[in-house]
Amino acid sequence: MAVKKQYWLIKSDPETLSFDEVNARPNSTIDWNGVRNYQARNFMRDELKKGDPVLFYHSQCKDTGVVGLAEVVRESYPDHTAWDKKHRYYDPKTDKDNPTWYMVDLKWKKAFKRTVTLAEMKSTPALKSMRVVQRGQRLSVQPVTKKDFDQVCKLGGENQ
DNA sequence: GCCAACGTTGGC
DNA sequence: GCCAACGTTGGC
Repeated sequence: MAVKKQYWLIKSDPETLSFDEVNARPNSTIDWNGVRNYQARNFMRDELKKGDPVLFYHSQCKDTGVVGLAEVVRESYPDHTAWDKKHRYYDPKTDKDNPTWYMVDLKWKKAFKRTVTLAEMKSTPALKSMRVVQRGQRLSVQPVTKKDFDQVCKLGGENQ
């Protein structure tokens, strides 16, 4: 049982999947598809485990930052959107018998009382080693330490 | 909309 | 296998 939990941060572009959208459906499942980066793929395929807590981060909008909490509910399986010609994440190079891309399902848990913005995380000394505050960090799935995870929850008004 | 950082591609 | 060119991400 006592498998150590790994904590994660995932980024979402609100144009693709917005926080408002998932927050309107409490306990809904989110298909976390469309990741087309090998490093992020490796994390998803190999390391995101059922029950792992996830920080939900909004990128490319006015208030970038962590908006709430989710949890992994289904471990990796092939990302079917890669084979859908009409899909924006269609990848002609991937083979059905040997999938390149994987996805997981998440369950939306709850919104923070307040968004923990990127600027705020950057100005919090305790979070200075977090990946997301580092320059040029573009991975859409990143591991987070428990300490950082708890700190972000605290800033967001959600003591775990 | 700009631009820096980074990942991927492809010529050699 | 190197590296320049190109494309994409994402903060500002």
